[in-house]
Amino acid sequence: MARKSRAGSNRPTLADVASAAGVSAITVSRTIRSPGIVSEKARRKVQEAIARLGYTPDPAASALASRSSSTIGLLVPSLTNNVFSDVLRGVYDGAQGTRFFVQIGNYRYSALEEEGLIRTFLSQRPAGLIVSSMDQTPEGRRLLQAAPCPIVQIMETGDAIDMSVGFDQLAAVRAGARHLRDRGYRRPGFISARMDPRAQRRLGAFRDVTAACGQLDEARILTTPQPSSVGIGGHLLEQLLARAPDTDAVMCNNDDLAVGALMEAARRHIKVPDQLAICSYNDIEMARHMVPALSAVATPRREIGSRAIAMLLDEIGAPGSVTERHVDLGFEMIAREST
Amino acid sequence: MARKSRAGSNRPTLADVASAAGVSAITVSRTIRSPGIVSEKARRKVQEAIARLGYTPDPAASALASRSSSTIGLLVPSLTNNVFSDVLRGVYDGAQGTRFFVQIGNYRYSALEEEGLIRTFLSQRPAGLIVSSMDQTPEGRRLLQAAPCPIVQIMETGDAIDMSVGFDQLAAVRAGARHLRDRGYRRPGFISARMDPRAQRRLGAFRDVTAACGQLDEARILTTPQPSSVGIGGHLLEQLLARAPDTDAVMCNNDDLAVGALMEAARRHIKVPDQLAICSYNDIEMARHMVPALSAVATPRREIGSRAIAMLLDEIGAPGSVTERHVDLGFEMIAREST
DNA sequence: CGCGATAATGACAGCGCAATCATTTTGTGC
DNA sequence: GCACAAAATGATTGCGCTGTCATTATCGCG
Repeated sequence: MARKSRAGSNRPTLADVASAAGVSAITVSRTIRSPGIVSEKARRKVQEAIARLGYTPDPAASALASRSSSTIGLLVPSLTNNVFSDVLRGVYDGAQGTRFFVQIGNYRYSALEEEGLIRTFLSQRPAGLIVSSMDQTPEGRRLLQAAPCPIVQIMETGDAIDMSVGFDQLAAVRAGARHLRDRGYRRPGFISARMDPRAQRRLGAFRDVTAACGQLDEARILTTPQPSSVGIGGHLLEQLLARAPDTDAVMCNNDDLAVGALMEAARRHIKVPDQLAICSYNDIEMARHMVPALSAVATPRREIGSRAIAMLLDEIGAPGSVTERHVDLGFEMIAREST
Repeated sequence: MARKSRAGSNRPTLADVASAAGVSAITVSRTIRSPGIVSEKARRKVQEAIARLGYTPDPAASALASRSSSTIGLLVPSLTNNVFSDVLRGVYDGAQGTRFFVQIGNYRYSALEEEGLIRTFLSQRPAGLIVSSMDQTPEGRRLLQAAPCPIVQIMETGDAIDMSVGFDQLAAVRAGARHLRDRGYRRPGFISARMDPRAQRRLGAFRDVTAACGQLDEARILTTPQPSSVGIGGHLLEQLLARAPDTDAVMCNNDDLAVGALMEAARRHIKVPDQLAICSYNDIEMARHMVPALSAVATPRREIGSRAIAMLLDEIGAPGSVTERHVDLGFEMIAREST
């Protein structure tokens, strides 16, 4: 339990390894970064010396000398939202075992904070960047365009700066809305929290579909700027039913909301799906285990993360080598018991 | 959509700012890092030059020269587990606006992977480290002890290396078990996934309490090495009831499991809490919104994160200044409808 | 006004590695 | 066995910043 002493460490350096192995420093550097161009004999000597001295490279020195760090920046709008924790897992699993570190920046759904983070990340000369939207500020977009590293924009399809991995969010919402219509529901509502630009666009897609079949009723659309949560889902359904008691289906912009709505329905002894259908969005693990099991538009969050990091690593390894630069991973409308 | 050009950037350096401001480089460095010791006049000149040139410091060069980076390492066993996403939020919110970056390492409940990450993180000369347990390998522990930076171990109380923030996990489980007993349940079970050392110890605490009042029955204890999830919670309850159908209460080692158990009970038309009580552990937001609302041992995850980063930043700023080096944040048994 | 004390500033070197280009060694074909 | 190409290795330099210590400006006080 003693306080730590802050003794100066005497870590071995490249030069130490070099003299121990009887080669020059640069040969050591090369055996580490590109073993292929070093002779079998030298490589063995160096590796032996590295192991014996317990050498680990100093990433700061490497970054300074090469003008590029081994950091990969990942910008997300939220750490709470389950959607991004799945993406995160995909990214981390893909970065596992490489020489790259992932550094997360949370811009809390603020484009201004995002711009600041872009600036901060770029000052680190990252090896690559993954950003969670196409909705940067003009300045943020300019910074990304000028960045000397590959960039993957995730979650959506659309006008990407460099590369992108996502799916058509609007088509996904439309699929949910059509599913409700096809199941015979005629008075569908929509609830959403945290109206960031993407949520706004999804609501637009819902309006389009319901308007097209004459079912659009603004009284059934309820949103709040608060962050999404199970509790908020319950509240939103409560308010929706107060305003439009004959609503017979509700499209939820998020799994949290759907679970909250489902619980609120249970509390009010509203039968799901007979009296009220609930359709969820994203389909986190929990959704399928609810009673009744939640129908949902399933989105490939984990795959987005792992594909994004894979593309980035490829492109970092060999710039220009990634030919499929814009990937649409699709989505799936999964009907379960709640509709 | 065009591919990015990889043009060499011509970022301004400290020296550029210095000559633009008519001072020496070191003065610029000081106005950035400790403005207090620079004269008003010089500071204004420098700040003006920084703004005019759009200068941003190069963290790699800084790290190399000062032998300490502005990275704070955060080691967690899982990115999936909601518990850690709350901790993460606390940490990120606390690091917001400082000059430090948080870098997450996920060791996937493997002490060996953790040891590797400790090594990797230390090679970056981090400003500080937050680690999620006291269960390092001997070598991992040695590395931490020798590390030239402050370290906070989180989640538990106990034999910490440098500083710690947590609560008494065993007392927390005992509180849950006693709560069930006090409510009159006599045949309590226990379900747990992912039996890491901490989960093992918590199970031990449950055994202690139930044995003390003659209610211990190993047939009612069910564990699995699989990761925790809502689905697993349902399965575990199913198996538990198959083995010991008269079980009248179940302590769940995690909110996921509790929700899964609750849903499984609903599926089987088992009345909660009349036929079966369910007590959860951690109390994520969702728990209180279930129907029936889940009783839970609430743990201060977010506070652990924010307190840990605060202690770390204090100690980095002024080594030795943190006097309360071992903080117990406590827990709370919250009785709701499910018991 | 002058002395010592303190605050403010600067010169210089070096942190550990990789880019560049020069040099040496090895391999190839006839 | 030789000329040549290709592979392997090395010497030097500098990335951008901060630590150290020396130097200069500023202040308080008798």
